[in-house]
Amino acid sequence: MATTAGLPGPRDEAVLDAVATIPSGRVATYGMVADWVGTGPRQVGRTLSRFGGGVPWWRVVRADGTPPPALAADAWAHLVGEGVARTRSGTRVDLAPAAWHGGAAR
DNA sequence: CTACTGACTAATG
DNA sequence: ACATTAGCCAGTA
Repeated sequence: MATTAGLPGPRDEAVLDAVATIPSGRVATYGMVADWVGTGPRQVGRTLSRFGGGVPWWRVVRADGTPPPALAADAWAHLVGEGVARTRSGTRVDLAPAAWHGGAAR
């Protein structure tokens, strides 16, 4: 059983903690969260895919304000319910007013 | 150790 | 707006 870790490491917990700090109605990009924890954006996505079940993962979107295609439906359901603004196309979040800046540096 | 993969980002055509 | 390429970090085989 030790072949597959399956358990969150210190980097994973750092990512989950950072995402948990995002307040309702706000969103952050993978790059922002990655910067707070001092890692790369790909690591944030990988962690949320495995352990994102305990944090508001829908508040983490891509750099252009669009959630991943596979999660768009679920993500929008939460984002709209929290009052997040979206563009006229309705395909992406309006990052300017919704972007959250906090994380580790404040 | 190397190679592949992934809920990413930015630049280029 | 879309597709492709390169760079990036961590995990798994």
